[in-house]
Amino acid sequence: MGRPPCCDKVGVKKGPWTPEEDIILVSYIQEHGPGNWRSVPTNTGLLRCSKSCRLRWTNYLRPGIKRGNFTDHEEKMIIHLQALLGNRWAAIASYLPQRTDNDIKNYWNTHLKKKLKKIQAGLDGHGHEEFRSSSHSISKGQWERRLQTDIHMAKQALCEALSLDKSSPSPLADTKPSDHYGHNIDCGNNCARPSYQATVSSCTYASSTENIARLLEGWTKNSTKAAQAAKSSPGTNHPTAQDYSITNSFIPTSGSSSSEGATTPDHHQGLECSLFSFNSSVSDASQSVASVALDEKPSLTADQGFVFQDENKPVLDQIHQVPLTLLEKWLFDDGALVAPQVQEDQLMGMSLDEDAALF
DNA sequence: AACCCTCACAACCGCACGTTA
DNA sequence: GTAACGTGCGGTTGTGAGGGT
Repeated sequence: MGRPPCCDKVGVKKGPWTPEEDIILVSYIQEHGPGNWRSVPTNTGLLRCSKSCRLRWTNYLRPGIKRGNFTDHEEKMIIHLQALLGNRWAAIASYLPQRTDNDIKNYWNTHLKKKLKKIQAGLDGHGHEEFRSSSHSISKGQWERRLQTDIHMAKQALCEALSLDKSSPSPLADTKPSDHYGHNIDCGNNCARPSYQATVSSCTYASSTENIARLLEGWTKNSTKAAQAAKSSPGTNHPTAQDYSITNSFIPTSGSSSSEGATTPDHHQGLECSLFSFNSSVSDASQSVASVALDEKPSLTADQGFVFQDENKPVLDQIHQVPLTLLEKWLFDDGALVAPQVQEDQLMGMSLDEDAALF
């Protein structure tokens, strides 16, 4: 049979994405939703292959992605989960809201591997067998089953919690972690809900805007340098500040009503604002973008119909928008927990009890 | 200041596999 | 059953930043 390549190798741009490309991509996805990646390059004019677009979206532009340093708790979780699940980064990522599998993989390869090696070297012959996955007293399969049970229990708890508020369609049950396309998938037992993708819009992409704002922020930090460098070497990857005098139609203004956004699919068309006008002050502009996105967030609640559409890890990411759910506690609380304590104890205690003390 | 080296990270590639029409 | 499309993953590469000489 043989699958054709996802794109022609000719005329396809490679390398780092520019903020401009990001904006185009996000703008397109905001309008059409994620999926049908093959048509994305054609429809957007992006000189990127479909896979690259998908990757860019899933790993960096998708709403709810957290970047930057991993917390100790995240680190522990990754170490535990890696020991339990092996290099199944997507599975591991589903336990770490806001982190992508690629991010986790990179972090593992660059940081944790070395860290564990050091630790292992230090502990060599001292009985810390838990760092050697092959030496687990219980097979990985057993742990996986146990994990699955835990997940199932957590999902049930989540569904129960959500079912208490049926009047406000929650995004949490829209999808399961492995679903990237907003398909309805039950989160355990009978808690499938209609997809609210059509109603997502401003809020969803406000988060994307955050991502882009962060990107821009990072970029603008170097923009002075870059601009200077551009003078000497025009072939730079980064566009000049003038290139970003872009009027955006997908980013809501800070004053826009989130509930309105959630109920009016096309509301974004009325939310035009020039957020990337770098003409006067590049960094100021990007900061204002960030502040718009960030300022808006607290006003978004599940009760208002806010839908944090994350087609990749919706359950966990979207949970993050609901204050203190069981699962959220389970996943994030380093301290004392109530019922979900058991879950975390089981997870964190799975044959790796002692390593936590090492970090 | 210039050069070299290392490191971290973003991005890409290729393959296997799952899903869907 | 098959083709098209998408996901997941391991491995790799390219590049910029930072540190040392």
